[in-house]
Amino acid sequence: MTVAAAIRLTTAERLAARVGEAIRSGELPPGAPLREEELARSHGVSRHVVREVLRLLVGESLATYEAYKGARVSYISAEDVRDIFRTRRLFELPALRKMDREAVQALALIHGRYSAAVEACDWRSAFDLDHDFHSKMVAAAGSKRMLRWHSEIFHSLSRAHLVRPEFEEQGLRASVGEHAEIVVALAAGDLDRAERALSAHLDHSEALLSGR
Amino acid sequence: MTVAAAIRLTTAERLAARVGEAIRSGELPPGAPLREEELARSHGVSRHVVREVLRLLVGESLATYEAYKGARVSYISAEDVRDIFRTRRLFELPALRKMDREAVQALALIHGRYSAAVEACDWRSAFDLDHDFHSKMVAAAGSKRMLRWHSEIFHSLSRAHLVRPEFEEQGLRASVGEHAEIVVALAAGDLDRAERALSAHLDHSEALLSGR
DNA sequence: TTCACGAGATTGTTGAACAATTTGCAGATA
DNA sequence: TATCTGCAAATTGTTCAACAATCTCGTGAA
Repeated sequence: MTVAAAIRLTTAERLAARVGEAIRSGELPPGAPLREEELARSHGVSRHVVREVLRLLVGESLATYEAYKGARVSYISAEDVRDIFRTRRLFELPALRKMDREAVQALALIHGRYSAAVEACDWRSAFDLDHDFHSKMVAAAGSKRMLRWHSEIFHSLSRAHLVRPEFEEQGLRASVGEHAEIVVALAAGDLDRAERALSAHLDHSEALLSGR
Repeated sequence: MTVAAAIRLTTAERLAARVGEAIRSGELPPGAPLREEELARSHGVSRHVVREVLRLLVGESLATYEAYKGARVSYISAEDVRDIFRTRRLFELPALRKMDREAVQALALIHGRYSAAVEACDWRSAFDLDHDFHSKMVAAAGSKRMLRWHSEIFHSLSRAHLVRPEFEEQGLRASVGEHAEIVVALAAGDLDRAERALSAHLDHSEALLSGR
């Protein structure tokens, strides 16, 4: 009787995780070509494995593909940013109203750590905690698909950040206060105020990222 | 100056489309193993191509994958059905309110063809038109991501249908009247009534598909 | 300037081979 | 009987080498 399901991964899956991380972190910027031979050589695997990796990355929307032209790190346009925020509003605003006491407490905890990360200018951690903060809300809606999609588009915003790096710090700093408002309103049980605060926060973030 | 972008596809992409269609149609039922050697032989391609096909299918959520165990046609559980309808409500209900006059007319047209298909007991066309009907609504929200996801989950419901084939005809028949109510309310500009009708329609569909 | 045309780069695909892992079954064990 | 063990077969994971198909881009011709 196997106690824990062994999480075996193929080389392709492991490499896809690594390259995906490089894309998220900005090491591989939007538009960068993902050449088969190059990736194969640099990671010591065969081209076949790399081709599978590329298909996996496309499946995660981290890359785009065109026959005989290969894959590139997918690019986030201003229209994509609008699209993403439209979707985030749909996912997050109704979910906010479904958070129970326990979820709100967890949210407050995350906010504390987020605030500390920003204080320490640890932008990488701050971004991850920002993700956790908004994920916690979406999770209350109880749909694993929505949670997965929300995570996907949230991370794709980090690629938009890269296009305007000067706004990342600014946005993360401003979010501290805005997140606090949401937490306070939720803790007070004032759902309408919480919704207004979240809505304003999303408007603000979108404005920053879409370049007004 | 190229007028139309040539839509070149690789063998893997073409085969993925074929196998995907076989999955949607039920020819390959949920849970069916997708064996590399078998697919390679039966379609006259190499295993490498098949492996890419499988990654593509997983990317479309049509198959699941496990290292050293291979791919299977993905299975839709009752919980998945609930999850999907939760998401459909979120996508469709707010979108309904954003439909303009033109969109409503298009919806009415689709409904006419849907009604005819059901009358003719052409269940395949009816299912596709049912999809078009609901897609038309989601399209009004103006998000290409939402539209793509909606399409993905809608089609995955057809696999749930397969598990309870006796309900597919029943559901499609009942939908004729329910769709009509929505169209009539929209045409009359009564958004609240349209929303109630759509909500009831989704409740009804979910009940049928989740087996209650 | 614009166009055609190659040569080189890159992707698409195959086949054979072998390693790694799972699966199912036959026999051993308690 | 029940279950455990271990091995053979089936299946997936990966590499290598080769060649076909397509794109890219610079060069020379019209």
